[in-house]
Amino acid sequence: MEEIRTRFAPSPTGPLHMGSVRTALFNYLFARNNGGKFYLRIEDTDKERSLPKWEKDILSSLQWLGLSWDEKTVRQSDRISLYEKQLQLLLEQKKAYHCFCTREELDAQHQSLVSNGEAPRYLGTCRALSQEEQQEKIQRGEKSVIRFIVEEKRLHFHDLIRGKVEFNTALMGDIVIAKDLQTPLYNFVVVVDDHDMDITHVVRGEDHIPNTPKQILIQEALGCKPVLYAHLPLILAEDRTKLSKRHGDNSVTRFRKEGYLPEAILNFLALLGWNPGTDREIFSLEELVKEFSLERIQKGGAMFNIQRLNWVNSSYIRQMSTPNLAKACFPHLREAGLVSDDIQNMEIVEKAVSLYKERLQKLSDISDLADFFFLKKLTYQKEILFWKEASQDETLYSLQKSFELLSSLPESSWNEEVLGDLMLKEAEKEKNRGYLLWPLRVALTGKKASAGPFEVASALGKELTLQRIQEAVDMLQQGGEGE
RNA sequence: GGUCCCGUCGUCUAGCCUGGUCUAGGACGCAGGGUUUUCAUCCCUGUAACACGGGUUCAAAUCCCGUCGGGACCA
Repeated sequence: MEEIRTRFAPSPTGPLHMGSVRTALFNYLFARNNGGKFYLRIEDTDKERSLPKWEKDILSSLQWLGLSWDEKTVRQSDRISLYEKQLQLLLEQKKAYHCFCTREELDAQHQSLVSNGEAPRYLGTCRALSQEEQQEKIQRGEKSVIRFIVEEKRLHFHDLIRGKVEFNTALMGDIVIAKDLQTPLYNFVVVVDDHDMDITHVVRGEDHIPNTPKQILIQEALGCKPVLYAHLPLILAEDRTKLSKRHGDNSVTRFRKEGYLPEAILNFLALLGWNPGTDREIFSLEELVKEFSLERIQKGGAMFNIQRLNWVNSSYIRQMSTPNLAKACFPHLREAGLVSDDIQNMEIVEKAVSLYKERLQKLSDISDLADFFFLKKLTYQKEILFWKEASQDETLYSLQKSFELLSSLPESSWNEEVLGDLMLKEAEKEKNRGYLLWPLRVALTGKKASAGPFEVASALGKELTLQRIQEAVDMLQQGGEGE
């Protein structure tokens, strides 16, 4: 069987966003599942909107995600002469022509068709112009575009996901394939490139279905080998419309900054519109490659559900080793101003991370959850020190008790187990452990919700632990308000 | 407006092709419970869907037709 070759063809007119990643991923999975090739093509023919910084964003995002592509990246702006040659060919073969109709003429035509209840399309006014007449008008400096002659017929293609899709090309009219010889347009360059790159399967969003008959017609005119199509369901926003900029920032870069793991993003995206037919939810990229098949792709659009992404992400975070997780969290803590690049911080970051591994939905969460590991002084409302209905005096007594007990514990026995035994024994004396344990925990963390007091105390060390308790005691005794 | 695509729990989906095993399964979310000083993890329970109407058939989520609804594209 022939080698399968797919491509991902983004326009560098913005950062790589989640919808595009899903398209890239499915192209990647399909190609790799079949031992084929996966290519990247930068579609930058729109000179105004294409920016180098977006191209950089796309490349680095794909690399970060681990979606590696084969061979050299193709950039359309490098291949203008190739398109020009093909345009020239169509012109010579009279399969395309220069059209000199003005915006006003086109609008008028459109209006009259619509008011007659007909499909709005170009009626082919300039098609009747002879080569000579066309040249003459061009000489005279009349503005023109290049139109492709659309043969009127019923056309259908077999979509690998949807089955037979039909069109009546008579409803299309002759399509514009280039503004001029140096400025080819989307539907044309795609065909030329896919052919030139020997693409066998075009896997793209369902929003491209209407482009497909046009591209098939151009393929036929150019004598290209037909390609197979698979139109993916769209990723939808909360309002069930196509996910786009107006729904906010859905760039890979944003999710990366927030601490979503590449494997989690891919896993989440893969299960949006595809599933292996089993109850399994967590897959590595390699496993996805192994399981993937176009046949199991959904037809309907799938809503981008951040809660589900969070769940997948936290699941991957919990699987990480503590040292790796600490390394991954470090930049986020630095971003929050909690740590400096000092390598000695790593030890304490590891402690923080091992206590909070199960509580992170995304890496950046570490900053809010475990800030007390890094802050010199905690700030919190003194009221949160009070356990349930406990009074200020009771709380003060509780903290002093903790201080007293913990002071007696030698440095060498300062570990979670011993701390637990010691404190629990005391805590059992009360009708509820919370009377002793809650104020202690809050004093150490400055938070209503946190990891347990023994593990926190153990991680903080004796000195800091006692200092924090003392600070809480002082706060209560001064009757002062925490900030 | 025209063309095309789609329609199972709130969300992602299994089942549909090859009708019966579907009083429709799983996951996320949510609610309740257990463990627990709190939060999280973990465990248990619950919640909730075949868009509607007709047809074919002994039998339809599954096949056919229509309606409605949603979306994409073009303008």
